[in-house]
Amino acid sequence: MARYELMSRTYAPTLKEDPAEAELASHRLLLRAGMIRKVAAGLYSYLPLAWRSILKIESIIRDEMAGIGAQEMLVPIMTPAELWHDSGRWEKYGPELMRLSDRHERPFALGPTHEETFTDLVKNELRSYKQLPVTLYQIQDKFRDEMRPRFGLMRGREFIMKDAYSFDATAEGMQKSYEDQKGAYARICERCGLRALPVAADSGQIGGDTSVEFMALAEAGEAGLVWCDCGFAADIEAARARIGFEEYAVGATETIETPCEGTIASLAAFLGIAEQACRKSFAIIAEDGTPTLCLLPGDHELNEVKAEHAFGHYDLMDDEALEAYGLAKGYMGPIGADPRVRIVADSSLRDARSWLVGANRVGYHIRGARAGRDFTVDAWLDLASAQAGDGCPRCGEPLHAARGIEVSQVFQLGTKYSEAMGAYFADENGRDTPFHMGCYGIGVSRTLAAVVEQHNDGQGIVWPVSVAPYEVEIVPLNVGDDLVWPAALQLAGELSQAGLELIVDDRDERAGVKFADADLYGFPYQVILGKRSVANGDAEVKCRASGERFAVPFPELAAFLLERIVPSRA
RNA sequence: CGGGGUGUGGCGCAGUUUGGUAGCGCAUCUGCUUUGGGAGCAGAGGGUCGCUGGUUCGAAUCCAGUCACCCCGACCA
Repeated sequence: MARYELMSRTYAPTLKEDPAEAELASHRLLLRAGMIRKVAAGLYSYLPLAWRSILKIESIIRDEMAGIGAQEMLVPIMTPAELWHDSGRWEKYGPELMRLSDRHERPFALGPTHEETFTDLVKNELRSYKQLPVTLYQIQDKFRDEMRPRFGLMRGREFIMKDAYSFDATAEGMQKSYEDQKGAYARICERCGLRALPVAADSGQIGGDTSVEFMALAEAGEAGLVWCDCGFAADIEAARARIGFEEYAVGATETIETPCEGTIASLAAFLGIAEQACRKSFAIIAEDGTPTLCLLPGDHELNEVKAEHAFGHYDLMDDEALEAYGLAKGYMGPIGADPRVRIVADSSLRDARSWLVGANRVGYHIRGARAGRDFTVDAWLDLASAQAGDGCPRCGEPLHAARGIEVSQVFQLGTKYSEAMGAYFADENGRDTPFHMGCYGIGVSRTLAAVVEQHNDGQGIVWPVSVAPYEVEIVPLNVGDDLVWPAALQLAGELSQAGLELIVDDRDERAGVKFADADLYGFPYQVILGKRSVANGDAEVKCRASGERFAVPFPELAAFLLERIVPSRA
C-alpha cells in the first residue's frame, strides 16, 4: 500500500538557534530537529521522528536477538523491595536506585536493571538442566537517579534499555551464551551505523576476562579507552599496560634541593629530566583505615577503579592526615614517612633501580633511592592508568588512546545472583546447582544519541539509512505551483509504492526554510522539485551525506533511490 | 554531593554595576508584495522579570532564603 507522511502533519518543530542548555552535537541537534524535548533534568520526551529511529534500532535488536534464540518478554518497571533485599542490592545500590512507596507504605524500586526480577522469575520454574539454556530479554524504560544527568539522551535518569539475561547449567554454557550476545552486539552496532569498538571492561568482583563494553568512538564520549593495532582494546578503567620508566641518578642515595612547585611537571623541568624518570606519590586512606602511599611512574595517574579494587572505598589524605603521617604535600615519598604508612608501588616499577621521590621535606627530593635498600615496598600492584604510548599488554606496541560512548555491555555474572537469590536447578546427578548467568545491556536511547554524535555536520544530522526516521524527503519548492505540487504527489505515490519510507514537505514555506530544515532533519536523500526541473521531467536528488546532486528523470527515480538505499538498510 | 554558572514573552538574549515600573532579534497572528538556501513593508497579540520574604516613596535591579536548570568532578546503558 502506498503510504507516506506529510511534514505539515508531523510534530517535529525545529529550532533555528542552538538551545542554550545543549552542549554536545547530539543533544543540540536532537533538540533542534524537533526530535526530543526535555521534561526535567534527565527526562526527555521522544517526539515522532525520534521515536521512528528508536523503533528501527529496536527492530535491529529484535532481529539479532531472534537470531541467537533469545526470547523477548516484559517485566514490570516497579519492583518490590524484597527482591532487592534478596540480592543484597537494596543497600548496595545506593541513592541511584529510585525508591518509592505505595499507599500502604510498602517499599518499591523502579528498575535500573533487572537481574533480580528475571532470576526470581525463573528460579521456581526452570528446575532441570534439560530446560537450559534460556535467554530472556526485554526492551523497557529504566530508571537511575543519576547524580548528574547529562548531555540529553546520553545520560538520562529514565532511559530505554534492552536487557537480556542468560541462564546456563555450566560455566561453559554461560561462555557460549555470552559469546552469542557479544557477536549480536557487534552486529547491532554495525547495523545501526555506529563505529564501535568492543573493549575489555572492568569486570568487578568476578575477575577475569568476563566483560566487554561496546564503545561508539566519539570525541565527546564520557569514557576513555586504549587500543592497539594488534586488536587489543580496553576501557581505561580496566586497561593493563606495559608501562615504561626512565632511570635517573642510579647509584648512591642523595637528598637534593628542589626549589620548585611541588608538581612532577615542575620537578622534571627543574632537573631537566623526563617525567617518567620521576616517581609520583599518592597518599590515601584505604577503606580499612590503613594509611597508604602509592608510588607510580611520574607521568601516570592513579587509576581510581584499580585503586578501589585494591583498597576498597578510599579517600585521599587531607592535610591533617599528611602531617600526622610525616608526609610533606608536594614532596611526599616513602622515605621518612611514618612507619605505619603502607608503601605500595605500581608493578611497572618493579625493576626500577633508581627512585626520585619526595624527601617529605618541603623543597627537597631524594634521588638514586632503591626499593628494598632505602625503603620497603609492601606490595606491587597494578595501579596506574594506561595511557597513549604505553606498551600494549598483548604485543608491546604503543597503545593509542581514544574516547567513546559506552552504548552496550555484556557481562558474565557466574552464580553471583543465582546463589544470592537461591535460584537452583537439578543437574544430571539430581543435585541442586545455581544457574550460571550472564547479563547483557544495550542503551537504546543512548545508541540514538551516539548515532547522531557520529553522524552530523554543520547543517544538521546525517542519518545512516538503517536508523533514519525516513529514508527520503520530497521537497517541492512551491506547493502552490500547478506543475510542482501534482508532480510531488505523483512521485510520493510511486516511491512509497516502491517501498521507500518517505515524508513530503508540503508546507507553504520558502525554499530556504525547506532546505535548511531538510538538512537539519538529515534524511539520507532529498528529492527536490523546483519549477524548472519539473518542467524538464527531472527531479533533483541530493544525497545528504555526500552532498552530491543528481538530475534524475521521473521514470528512473524509484530505481535510482532503491539502488542506493536498499543495500544500506539494516 | 563538592566546585563554577544561569534563571527576563515560545526560542536566543540585553537591561542588574549606578533602583524610577521592561526592551531587542527570531517565532506567532493580519494585510500587501515576494518565491531555489532561514524574504520585505505595515500593523497586532503575548512577560506574576524562577519563587518567598526583606530594605525602599518606589525593586528585574539591593539584601536574605529557596527552587530549577546548565557546566566540571565521583557512578553507569
